[in-house]
Amino acid sequence: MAAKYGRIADDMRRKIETGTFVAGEKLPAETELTALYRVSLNTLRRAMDLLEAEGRLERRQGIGNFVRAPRPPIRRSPDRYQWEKDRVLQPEAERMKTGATEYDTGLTIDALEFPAVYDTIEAPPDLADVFGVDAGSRLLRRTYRTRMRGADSPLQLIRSYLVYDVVAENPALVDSSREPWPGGTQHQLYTIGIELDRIVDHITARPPQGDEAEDLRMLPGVALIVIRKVSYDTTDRVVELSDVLMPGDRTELEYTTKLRRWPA
Amino acid sequence: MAAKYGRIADDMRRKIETGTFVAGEKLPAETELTALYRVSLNTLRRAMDLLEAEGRLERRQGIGNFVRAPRPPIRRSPDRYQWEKDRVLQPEAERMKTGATEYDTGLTIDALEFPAVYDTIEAPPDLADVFGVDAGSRLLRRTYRTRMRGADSPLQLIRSYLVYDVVAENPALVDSSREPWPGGTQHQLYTIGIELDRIVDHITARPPQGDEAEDLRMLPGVALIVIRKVSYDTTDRVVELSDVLMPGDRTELEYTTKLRRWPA
DNA sequence: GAGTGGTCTAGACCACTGT
DNA sequence: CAGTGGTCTAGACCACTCC
Repeated sequence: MAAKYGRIADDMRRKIETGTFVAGEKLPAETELTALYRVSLNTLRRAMDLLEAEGRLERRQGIGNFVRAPRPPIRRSPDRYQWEKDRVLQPEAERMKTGATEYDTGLTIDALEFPAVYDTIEAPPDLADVFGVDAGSRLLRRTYRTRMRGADSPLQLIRSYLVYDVVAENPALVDSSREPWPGGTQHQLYTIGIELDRIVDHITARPPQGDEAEDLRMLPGVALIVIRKVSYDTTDRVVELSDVLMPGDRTELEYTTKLRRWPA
Repeated sequence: MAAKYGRIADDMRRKIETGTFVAGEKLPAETELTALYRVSLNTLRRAMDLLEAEGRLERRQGIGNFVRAPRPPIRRSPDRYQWEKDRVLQPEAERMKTGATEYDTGLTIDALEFPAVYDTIEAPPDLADVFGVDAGSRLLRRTYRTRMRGADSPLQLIRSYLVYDVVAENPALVDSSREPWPGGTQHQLYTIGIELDRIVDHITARPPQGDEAEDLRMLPGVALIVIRKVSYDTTDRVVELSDVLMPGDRTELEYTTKLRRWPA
């Protein structure tokens, strides 16, 4: 890395690691740093771009640049899917107690907001293909932003899709005022006679688009982890599809594969 | 996005999608584009930074900027783990036939290179913790770069760690000239009496560091998907840990969770 | 050598925040 | 208002590729 901005980033990275710049503290102003490193503002800011993308730096316009305290990652594992399914058959009082996000975070239901937005869209080709319906068919789209109440660290943005004509059989399912629904999506499907057989997670990573960075309060340059979660019922039909978006620097997914024993 | 560079990126994105700029083709030179958009070079290049991070643009110094043809993602699923385990007990002739990378790609063994590098390191705290050994203990580190021969599209960079004193029981296991080993790591462990019970994948996304972007021929700004794969043997001991690094814009991971049926 | 992208500078002005 | 980060410009020079 012969470029100046790379060397400055290396130096600042070292200063953060050795404690010269303390986590949570404000860095010297950019004009001071240009004097320290004897570079132009432009070059200095390119160095900060790198640190920001690495999640080590947080920039706040009008205030200053801050060393970012490492945040413990939110863990997510597919164990939740079985847990959600088991919960469906429990009495409502039990189902009320906790939602799936608490399962990840250990937080209680009171600590979370669930601002759910329902609307309908015409199925774009990729979704129509997965659901096995014609492109343009009506889909119910539900958008959830789940975050810790009070904290400024949102967890995830979820876009859930259902085939409208299938779920409208129970009018309560297309009514967003019924959120949060005790027992979640699997219980909602249960009310129209659907039992899930398996869930397939397709995981990719990409830069945030449009408002996503804003919605998730992500720093620019941080990657988004996207889980496209496809739920199949016991007749092998795709009944729900969710895109779960999470900031890559605060999320760890965990999947366990149990292996069969060799014959003795 | 009131900023000029954002509007320019929007415009160029549209031109790529509508075919004004054709995939694989060279864009007008940057100096021409500055004239077209009436902005400074600096601003234009910030717009191109965005497109590059989105994987839509490829920059080649001294040649030009190119619209990047979308590449089909490489799929990876944990089905391979059971497949690898089943293969261990097969005769060598059978094990020779294919490796795990072909399992992902459908390519034959002839189409792949496996330049393996072996060395030993002192266990850093995080690895020592996972293996349950003292920090500073000797680990065997094996580095693999697997890529399609001839093509310039590498697939993944793998760093595999084993406890040196455990695997040195079979001297062949610490000798890189024995690569590629028919039957892979699970067969290597089999030679010292180890059978795997389960494998846990920890998935995160982060920007590439150091030489990683270069090694994987990644465009700057593209996120790296990292799988930390931890293998447990039948006595619940961690016997191997691999970090598998893949370019986020060319990789899709797939995990299926089978759910138990409700009682009838 | 001509043409391309990569880096860097000095200076200007704007937008946001807190006093 | 002063201080901070965010954007933009015009111009210079360097590094790489191809002829």
